[in-house]
Amino acid sequence: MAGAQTQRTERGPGRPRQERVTDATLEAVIELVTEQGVKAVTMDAVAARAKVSKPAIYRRWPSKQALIIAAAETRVGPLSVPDLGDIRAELREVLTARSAAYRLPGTARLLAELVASAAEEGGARGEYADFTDRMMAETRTVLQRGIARGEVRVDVDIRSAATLVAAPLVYRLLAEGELPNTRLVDDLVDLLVRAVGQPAAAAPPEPGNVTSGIDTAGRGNKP
Amino acid sequence: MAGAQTQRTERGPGRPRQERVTDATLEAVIELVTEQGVKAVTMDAVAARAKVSKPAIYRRWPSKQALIIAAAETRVGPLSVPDLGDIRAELREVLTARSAAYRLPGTARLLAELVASAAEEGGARGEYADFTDRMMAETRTVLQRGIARGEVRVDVDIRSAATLVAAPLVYRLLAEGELPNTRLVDDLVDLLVRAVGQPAAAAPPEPGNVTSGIDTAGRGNKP
Amino acid sequence: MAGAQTQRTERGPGRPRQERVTDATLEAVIELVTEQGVKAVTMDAVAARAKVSKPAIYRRWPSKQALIIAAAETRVGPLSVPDLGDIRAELREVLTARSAAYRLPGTARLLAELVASAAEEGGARGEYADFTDRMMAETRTVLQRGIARGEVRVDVDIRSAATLVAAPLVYRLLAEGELPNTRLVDDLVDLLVRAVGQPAAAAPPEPGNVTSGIDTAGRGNKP
Amino acid sequence: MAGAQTQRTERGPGRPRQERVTDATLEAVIELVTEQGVKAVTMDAVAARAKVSKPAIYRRWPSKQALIIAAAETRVGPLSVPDLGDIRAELREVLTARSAAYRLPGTARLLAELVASAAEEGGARGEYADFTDRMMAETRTVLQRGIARGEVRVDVDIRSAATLVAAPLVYRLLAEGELPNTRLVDDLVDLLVRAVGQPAAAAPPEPGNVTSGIDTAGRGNKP
DNA sequence: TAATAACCGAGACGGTACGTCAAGTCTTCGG
DNA sequence: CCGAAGACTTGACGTACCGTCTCGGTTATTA
Repeated sequence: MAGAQTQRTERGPGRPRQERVTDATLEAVIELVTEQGVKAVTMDAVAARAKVSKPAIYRRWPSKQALIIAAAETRVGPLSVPDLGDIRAELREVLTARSAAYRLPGTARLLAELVASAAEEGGARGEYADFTDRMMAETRTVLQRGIARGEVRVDVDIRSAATLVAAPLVYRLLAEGELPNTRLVDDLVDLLVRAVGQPAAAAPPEPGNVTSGIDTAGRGNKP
Repeated sequence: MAGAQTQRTERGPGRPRQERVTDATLEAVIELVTEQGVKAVTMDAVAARAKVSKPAIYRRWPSKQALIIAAAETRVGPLSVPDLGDIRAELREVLTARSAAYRLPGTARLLAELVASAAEEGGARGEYADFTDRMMAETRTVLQRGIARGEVRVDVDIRSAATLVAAPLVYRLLAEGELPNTRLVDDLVDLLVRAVGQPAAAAPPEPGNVTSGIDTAGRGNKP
Repeated sequence: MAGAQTQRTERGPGRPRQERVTDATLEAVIELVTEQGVKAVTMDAVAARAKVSKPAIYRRWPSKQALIIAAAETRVGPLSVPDLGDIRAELREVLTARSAAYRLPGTARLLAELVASAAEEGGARGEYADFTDRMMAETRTVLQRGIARGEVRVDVDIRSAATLVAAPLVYRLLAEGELPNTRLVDDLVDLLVRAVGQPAAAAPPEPGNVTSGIDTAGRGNKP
Repeated sequence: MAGAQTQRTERGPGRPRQERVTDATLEAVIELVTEQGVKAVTMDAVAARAKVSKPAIYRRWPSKQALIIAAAETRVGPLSVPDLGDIRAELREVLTARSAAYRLPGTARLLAELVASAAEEGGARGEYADFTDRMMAETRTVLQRGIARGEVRVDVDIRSAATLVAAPLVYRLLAEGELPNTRLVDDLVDLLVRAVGQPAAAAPPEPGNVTSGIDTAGRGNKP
């Protein structure tokens, strides 16, 4: 996957890499960022925590950024949504799954670190782009199935719409500084279906659709 | 504003702070990030460029992050949209203005740095939240005016909808790594009006609405 | 004396200098060096302690070095030994007086600071030389009186002998890191009288000559 | 030696320290102090000159002071005087050797820095005491040999006498601000032999004993 | 079975930036 | 003009982190 040139399957001569090192390193990154924040994720700290040497880490990932991308991907990796026969159900599925991933402790910091490292020029720009692209593939698939089914208007631009779908949860997490909750997911599903759907198809859906009930506090526009 | 405790108006005893220092410093940050990227924004470099000493900078902002937040705010500060009588026009106004700000060179890097610094606990967390909140106020105002006019459905949650409006441009910039263009703005206006508008009101708008034509390359769902 | 251009007796126009400032500053230097060591003697710290402003200090002494010299001189200033009619008695007087001064708390640090600042080229080199010269004048006088009396050999070089007299106490203090005690003074008086005296005149002196009895621990060549 | 924990002979795991770094650093200190004075001895300057990184220096010596002590010791390290069979010859040997060391350019500044750093409490106090003690050991040996030979009076206190021997050269250098010359050495040898020797043994020695003739200007007590 | 190649832990290394501190100067107000 | 207060420049300090390199030593595949 991203960063780690782990496809060493040909097995040349010499001592093979120990899987333990790879696993312990990624785990250490997650633990550190969760427990002590982004600033604690030092290569030395990771090495010490994972009981691994720094060269062993750099043999696997070419830079700190690449390592963090790899760690992030264990949390918010690509998703595949089965054909549920209904655009609304599939969008809900995507948003619910992503929301759950984002709610895991430490994920916000991991993503923030990612965003920051991607803004630098020299670095892991390409790897980051790949990562993002993989994360949006699922959404594009859902939208395209919707077009095929006739649920989604044909004049909807897939790329723009995919951005509209993927953006809000991340924005809530990183820009607004809050965990995305069920309430937001419900609202978004409704808004997005209306945005991309056929004018007639925006009918009132299932009554009482609160699924996982993480929290629903703060309902209502005017308090 | 964020970071700089600028309310020094009471004038106690002693030599007052020179406004020149504050201004030159912020300007130097913008110039450096624009011309040479985030990595060039060193405190020493800023000081040298602004012809100012490091202690003078640290007297104003407690850390590099706080300085960067302050610099970012000079770029993407709050916005006020006049009542244009039409939700579609007002949304277009908001997105166009934001898009223009994001397209300024260096802004992406500045925002990325902001996001990263906000994820850390000890630091400028509160200042960052304030900053974001101010940036979303404009959108909430537009939506509320839409409700008042009857253009926006009353059951639309303002907060969720505001997130849906504000998120895509930033996401395009930071996550997808591209500048938001006219194409995206046009698509978003259309999608958002359908998302929040009355079912009937989603009528075909003005024919031929490409306004500023920054770039429109890459049209079409399947390239 | 050294450094302070205090001879402002002509009284030009404007507010006259307050004696309080000069005194409090010197006192603050002594207190700080005594209580907290050399490193605590900061111009800001001195100013704060003396309740005086930095410019007021710099109006009196041109540099930190000059201030420290002035402060040191309040401790180990020049000495005048009356004619006691006997070289041994006069040498004892000189060494006892100096020893007492060196034993005051903080003096070692003050002198060390002096030595260090004198080694720098640009600074208060001349003022320091004057200071040292004044301190050795007393010894030269004593030796010359000894020659006049016929107690000291005429072929003794005054300058070399003066160095031999003045050096040991300071060396014990700064190089060996111990306070000079009565024991050392007694031994030195005996050794120095033999060194400069007429061969016959090196007779056994008064029996039981321990004067002030500060401490006499550690007697005997082989412990 | 002082400061550098050089006894790394056991060779633990990890990359061993490069001797080149240690050597080049000490050399750079000497060169800088010689050519440009104490004020030029900046850690950055030393690092640059030695082509070594600052952390590498701080790995060896805990502070700037410790580094300077170590550098000083390469100049004025301990001395061993062979048994010359004569107290006068041995004293001359000690003083001549020390004098030569003190006359090396930069040594005065190095020693001054040493004295200053020793006056501070927290720092390299112990290392400095050791350094001084080693430097005086040679003198104590000479005196003890003199007692054994019967040249030195048995009631002479070795410690006091050693201070009397060691002090004048350093005092001339640091307090009077002049390089010790042959003249001073000659005078001191004569004075010291009389001070510690048997009353009869203070006979006039070799006639015309000016050895190296570095400078002999300023002879004569009354100009 | 030996050689060889790649791995591993430990830690030193160069480089670069950080945030702090002190010296000495300058600027404002008030006496 | 003096004095208090405090901002200012300059320049060095000691620390932290990144990514690399160098040890001694281990583990597998090849010869």
